[in-house]
Amino acid sequence: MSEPARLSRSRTARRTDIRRENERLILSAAEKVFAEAGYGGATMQLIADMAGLPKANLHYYFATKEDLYRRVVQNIFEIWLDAASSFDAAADPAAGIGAYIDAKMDISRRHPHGSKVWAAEVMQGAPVIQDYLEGTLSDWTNGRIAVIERWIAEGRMAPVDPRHLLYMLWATTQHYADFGHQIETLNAGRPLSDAQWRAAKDSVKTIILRGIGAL
Amino acid sequence: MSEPARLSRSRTARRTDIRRENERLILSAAEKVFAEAGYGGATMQLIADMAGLPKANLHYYFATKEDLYRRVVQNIFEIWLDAASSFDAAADPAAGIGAYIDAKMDISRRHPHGSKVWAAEVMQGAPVIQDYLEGTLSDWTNGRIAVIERWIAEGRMAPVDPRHLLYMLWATTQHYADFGHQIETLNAGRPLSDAQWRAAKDSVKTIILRGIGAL
DNA sequence: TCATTTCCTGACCGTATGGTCAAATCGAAG
DNA sequence: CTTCGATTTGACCATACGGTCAGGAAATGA
Repeated sequence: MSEPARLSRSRTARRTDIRRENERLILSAAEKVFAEAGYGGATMQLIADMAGLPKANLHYYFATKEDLYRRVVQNIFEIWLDAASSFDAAADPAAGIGAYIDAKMDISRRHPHGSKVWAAEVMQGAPVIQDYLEGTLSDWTNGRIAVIERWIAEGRMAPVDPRHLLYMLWATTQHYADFGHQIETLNAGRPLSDAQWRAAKDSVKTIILRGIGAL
Repeated sequence: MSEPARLSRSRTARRTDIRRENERLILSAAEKVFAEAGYGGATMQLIADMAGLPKANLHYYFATKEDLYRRVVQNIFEIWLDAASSFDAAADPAAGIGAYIDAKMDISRRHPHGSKVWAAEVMQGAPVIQDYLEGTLSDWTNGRIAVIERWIAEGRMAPVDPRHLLYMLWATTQHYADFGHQIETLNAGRPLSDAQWRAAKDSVKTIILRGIGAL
């Protein structure tokens, strides 16, 4: 009423805002439903209900269920790749791998649905993101293998197979998202507290870093 | 032709043999289809085709899709529990945990489908096997925690949180089944060879056992 | 104000799915 | 051979699903 600048700004931005906001809403609901029901078990109606929109509206923003799914998986992969940068920053294996574990554990806590969708996609043979595996992921992996091999050559850590070290990092950190329900059940039915998450990160870092002789 | 004893045995056992054989056939097909498509994506028709039986025949042996699924998950859980016994046999953490890693890695190689079905079930909140998690698995876990704590008290290994050690063991070993497709893709598209599986087991055992100060 | 584009949605459609059933076939015992 | 229960299966059904569409509402620019 009294902010002409704001009003005009919001007016000009209204159209794209509506689209952006609704896409965000739908993607968020879709991520949860795909994680909890799998691609085959998820229905557009369920996603629509969770987003609070009519089903036909979903198809206005995303042509098909597969398009929507693809976007969800892509979002996850980008988040996943962001954490990878923490690996490069450090020159020391303890710092680099430690930061990487921290970053991936944080993602497991903050994006458990996304992690599950990714896991299910890979488990079913990556029908949608095979090109990511062969492209971006393969390149990133080879780059990190080179870094680890250099650390080994410099005597900064024990001579372990870099591939299997990476697999262990991925497996262990993502386990806290993908098997979060099992962990919660074994934790008296309660989600891990802040302190318990810190303890989990410490445990993982301690065992792995000592395991590769970087402590 | 020349074994009357065998003939008569096979004749009297024919009825139950038919049932047993068909159930085995269906369960095997179901395990694969559930792993590759998820519960929601799997169809009775697909399972029937893979088993080489008409769909109606499946419903003769298993009343509903959910019944069939439940049986598949139960089978996996039993295999999974068998490996657990390797933990108890040894008095030494290196031997006990080493044998457990070997056993679970072997299961990942021999029963990748089952491992995936289990993972998907847990990821979706264990709607079917929640009672197993709260019962058998919880009991087993507490028992093993006690063993690990005793090892720590005896100074046989470093003082790590037993829970997180167990999670790491589960995560890492099952990763080779659940993310087998990703590992294969990063292995030039080829499944791990015998030698590569040995290397994987060695890497996992070396890092973890050194990580817990048991080497 | 009016024209134009974007957004919204109830109603609808073809298809695929889990499950049923009755009739046919098979195997074993008397 | 006859009998009777176990097994097999094509045909069928109700439902739920992904997707479509026409027509209306809302927003924007002139």
